[in-house]
Amino acid sequence: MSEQKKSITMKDVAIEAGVSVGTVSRVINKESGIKEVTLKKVEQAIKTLNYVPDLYARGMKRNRTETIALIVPSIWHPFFSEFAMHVENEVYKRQNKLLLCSINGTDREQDYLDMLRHNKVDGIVAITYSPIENYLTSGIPFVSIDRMYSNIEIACVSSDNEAGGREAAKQLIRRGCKHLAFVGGHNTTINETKRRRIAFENYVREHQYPFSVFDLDETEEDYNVKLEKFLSKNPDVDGIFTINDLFALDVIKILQNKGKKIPEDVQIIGYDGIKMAGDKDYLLSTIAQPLEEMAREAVRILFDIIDGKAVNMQTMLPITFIEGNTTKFVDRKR
Amino acid sequence: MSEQKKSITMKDVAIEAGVSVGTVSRVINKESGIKEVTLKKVEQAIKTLNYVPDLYARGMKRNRTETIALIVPSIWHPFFSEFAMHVENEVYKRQNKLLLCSINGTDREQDYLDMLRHNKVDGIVAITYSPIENYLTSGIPFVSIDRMYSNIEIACVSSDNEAGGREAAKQLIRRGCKHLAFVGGHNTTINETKRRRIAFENYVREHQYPFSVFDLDETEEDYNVKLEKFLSKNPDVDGIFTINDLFALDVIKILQNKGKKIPEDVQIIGYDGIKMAGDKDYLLSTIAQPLEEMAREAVRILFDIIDGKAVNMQTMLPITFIEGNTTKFVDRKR
DNA sequence: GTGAAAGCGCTAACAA
DNA sequence: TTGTTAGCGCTTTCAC
Repeated sequence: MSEQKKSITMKDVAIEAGVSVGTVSRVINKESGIKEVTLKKVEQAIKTLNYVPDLYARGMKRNRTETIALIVPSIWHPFFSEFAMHVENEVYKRQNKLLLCSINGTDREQDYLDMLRHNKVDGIVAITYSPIENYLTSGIPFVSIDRMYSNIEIACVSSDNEAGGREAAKQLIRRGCKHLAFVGGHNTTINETKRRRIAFENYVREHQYPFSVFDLDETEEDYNVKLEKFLSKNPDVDGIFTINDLFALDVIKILQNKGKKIPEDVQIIGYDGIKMAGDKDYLLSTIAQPLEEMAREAVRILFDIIDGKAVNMQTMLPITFIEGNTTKFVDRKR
Repeated sequence: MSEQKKSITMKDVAIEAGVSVGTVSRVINKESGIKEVTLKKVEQAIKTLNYVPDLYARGMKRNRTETIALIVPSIWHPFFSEFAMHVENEVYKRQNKLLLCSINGTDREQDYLDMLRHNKVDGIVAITYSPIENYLTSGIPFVSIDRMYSNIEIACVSSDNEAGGREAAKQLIRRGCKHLAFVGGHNTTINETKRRRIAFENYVREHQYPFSVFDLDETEEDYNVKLEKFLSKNPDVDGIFTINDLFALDVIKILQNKGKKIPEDVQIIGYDGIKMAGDKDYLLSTIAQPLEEMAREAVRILFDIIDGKAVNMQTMLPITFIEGNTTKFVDRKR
């Protein structure tokens, strides 16, 4: 293995071009007031030596790494990976890089936050359900998704979870559902997604329909087994709203195994609007979050914070109901 | 916005502890031969000041950033996001960070490779179908997935694509399929995934079954429309192997719309073994890649290269056939 | 317009 | 065992 340690530095370029390092630096940074000939010489030298500046060395002076971190619970989950894609796009547009921090079920928040302090990332976009605020001491620019922080002043971007829950209820009822249920995964920490359930439930109760809930801790074992029991015990449920699309797919699978017809016997609405659910066999009816816009807003706000501008602490983006084929205007017998 | 630029440095710690920066550095790096009292003093100072070392400043001396880059075509795709998750896990274990470079359809390879040179990442894991080798001048440690490079000596990790293609053919035939087809997305550059089709086709032809292919350029418009036409024109196809799981889901959807029963009328085998396809409604029969192991190997090899060890240039991991419910031993009339 | 030099936060070689 | 100091590659005064 040839250890080709030494890379081309600014000094090399300076020598090659017969100028000082200061001048090279000025060229790199496109400063004005450089004589045409000098510019040419330096550019030529850069080209012949195939020189690239070391951004971290620069960062040491400028106190900027041009790196943004994205914290997600698990990158394999389609909602998060789609979100990551959009964040990456935005970050890329601004010539920054994206550090991916996927918690992956293990307890990495603390570790990652430390790492990020070490590496002086310029800012963090986080979508996490852990009580991260305890760790968040550093005053680093931070934007959270779907998670309000009560104590600290932290910018938050989310979809209108309340409207989403309400809309789901409205649509199911309008389509003739008589017994509604919510299926979700509980989380210990408070977060905005809980509003989905609350708004849904409120609407249903206001309109005096029977209502059932299945809302276990996500980490609980035998989740699917318990879910199946729940569905068996509530055979007359004919309209289900799930906390997200993946849960909806689970529910569909279980109901199919029971021989239920969807949407004839049971109608289902998910939440998120992930690609997978829209493109593939069952076109899931869902409350779609404006994922791309959320990413765009989050990154925009983050950079505003980095640049010292004032920002809205709370940004809420509108949801839309997308009708797939798990809902339908049907005639109910009863 | 309070600009709290100045962060705690080693010098501050040194002063606080009443020692020199050299000593602090030694403590940070857990060198041996430090007097107990000094150690205590320094550790105390670090704690009271809440000091964290700047890894990039360190990197300037050590020529290491402890950062690995992962290049994928698009992070939203479940195969890549699952792979990313596993790579992230491995990188995290080694206390390194992961820079995510998702090409996202646009033409970013060149840009990213430049960025990575700028930022001196310690190594790159890439799963890309572009002719990246042209850009790859820097001699940076590099491991590619599913992509052999002819000219350059580059380490490659892949699943046994040939065995996979063959296995798919074998399983379909064993289950009574009489007319086989391959459905895939073409890519301009040569890559290992092509072997899937070739091995599949060879096996089918050897056994003298009728065979049809649909293998358009992925970027082609109206892909699904054309795919549908293909399936309409070949109504007697009863066994399909697709280049990956997502294509299989597309095929299923189209066939369902045509009123075909799966697996009774048509059997389908995908490739990859993504979570989504396994967990959800249709349990897709598929040739599963050992994704986690591939990630583990790739990262292991990468770090071996970084550490200057000799490595295998070609690592091929075994695939396994997983039977979902899109295949079945059925009695065929004809 | 451009060069010289100080210094960003750290490590490592050399002294003491 | 610890302190001192020279850089790592860059930016940025301050002179010229």
